[in-house]
Amino acid sequence: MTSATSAIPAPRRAGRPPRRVLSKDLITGAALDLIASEGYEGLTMSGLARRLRVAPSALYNHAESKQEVLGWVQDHVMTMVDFSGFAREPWDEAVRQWAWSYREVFARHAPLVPVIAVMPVTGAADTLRMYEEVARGFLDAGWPEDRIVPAIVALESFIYGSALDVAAPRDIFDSGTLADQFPVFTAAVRCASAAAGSGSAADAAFRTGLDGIIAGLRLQLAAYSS
Amino acid sequence: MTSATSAIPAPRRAGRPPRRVLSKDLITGAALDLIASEGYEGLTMSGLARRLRVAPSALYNHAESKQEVLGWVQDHVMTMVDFSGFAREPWDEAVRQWAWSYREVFARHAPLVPVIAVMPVTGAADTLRMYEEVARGFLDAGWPEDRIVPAIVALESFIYGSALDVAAPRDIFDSGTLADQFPVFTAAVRCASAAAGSGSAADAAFRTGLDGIIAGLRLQLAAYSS
DNA sequence: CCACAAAATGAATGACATTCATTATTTCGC
DNA sequence: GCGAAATAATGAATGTCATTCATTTTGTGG
Repeated sequence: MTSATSAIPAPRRAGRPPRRVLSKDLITGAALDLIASEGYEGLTMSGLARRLRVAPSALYNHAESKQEVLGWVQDHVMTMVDFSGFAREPWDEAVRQWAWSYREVFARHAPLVPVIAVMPVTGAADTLRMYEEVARGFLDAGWPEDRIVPAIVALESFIYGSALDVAAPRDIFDSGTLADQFPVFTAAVRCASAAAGSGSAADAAFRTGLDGIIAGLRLQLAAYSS
Repeated sequence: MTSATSAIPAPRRAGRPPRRVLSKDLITGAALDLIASEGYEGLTMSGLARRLRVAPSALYNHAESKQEVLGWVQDHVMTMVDFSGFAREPWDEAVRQWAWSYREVFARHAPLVPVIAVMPVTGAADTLRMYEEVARGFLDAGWPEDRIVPAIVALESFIYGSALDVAAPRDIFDSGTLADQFPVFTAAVRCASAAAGSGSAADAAFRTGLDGIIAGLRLQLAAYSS
């Protein structure tokens, strides 16, 4: 520790385990780097270990499994979601801003979506921080306490589904050779692509659905308030 | 071949390929059986081959990849979705029935959800059949042609997200040891669980969101009609 | 009847995640 | 400070997959 910068890099023969190379934060950071540069297909335990200059097996002293690493990544990705609107806007406008941000973040992390669905938030502090603020926004707006979670879950379900939709290929609705057997749908698809123009079709659908859900929630809130 | 039932189980040395054991339909059927009995973790190319009394490599004469097999499964699963309401109900009621059925089917096939998002419908005849009927229902109800696909996509996004939600563990929102740091959310979760009572929390959220989207779509349709 | 395409075979291959015995380093009780 | 015990790294398996390939067999069309 004292003569740390010595020239000779320790001539160890068999295993050479210097200590404290890894930690939850380092692994999470490396995983995010790896995902940024190689995508989720590139996120392998070997690749992660290589980036950390460490043997793959070393990771298992800190994480139970790859799933757990994914959980850490997910919790960190959550911090990129902007929920600041709940501190200053009316609840419906705050929901709109939050939802667009949420979807944008997870569209860039679509492979996490099925993971989130299965993974409990227990221990995911950043994720809970977001939920706390959103729930507070609803409560302050006069929502009945027992309707808050269903509303959040409904919004999240829509957001996750929409994030997957963003990741879909452009021509997902191309009916190919069967087009003439399904004329109404084929025409509607062509028509929608034309109408979408510059903005993406996924954005149009998201706006449609989000405006709908918020309008519906507004009606519910009014009904409860009376 | 002649003395087939001989005691000695055929002392053939190399390969013995009788013809025409496989086909797309047989493979799809076996895959569905396998999923029904073992779940999606049990759906491996080896397991599929075993069930078909065939070598794993034989499957690759009929399917490009496991992904393609999943595509066949998905198309078949779509046939379980009930969209008959569009032939007899007003569009909004038809949408409600369709959405509940759609979600129920894919909740039982949650691992297909991320697959669908990425897979073009090209060649999936049964899937296209459904879309055709839904699009026709919207058109007959007076929807503008260019708004139909965004509406369908918005509904599907919500349905897929909700299907994932059904597959989530019950205690997904358990904040664990961090509960006291997030009092508002923790209270809301407890409150919602109590209110859900017998019916599942996922059902409550789905109802909330679906009613909202439909209400919102109704408003949009009214706006376009005027 | 024969050549050829289609279809099945078993034996690789190569990616993975994960486990394990071993070894080196800290840390902590004394 | 000293030694035991916990901690963390190592390389070498293991086992499970999907997928490929050369080979062989079987129908079929000319």
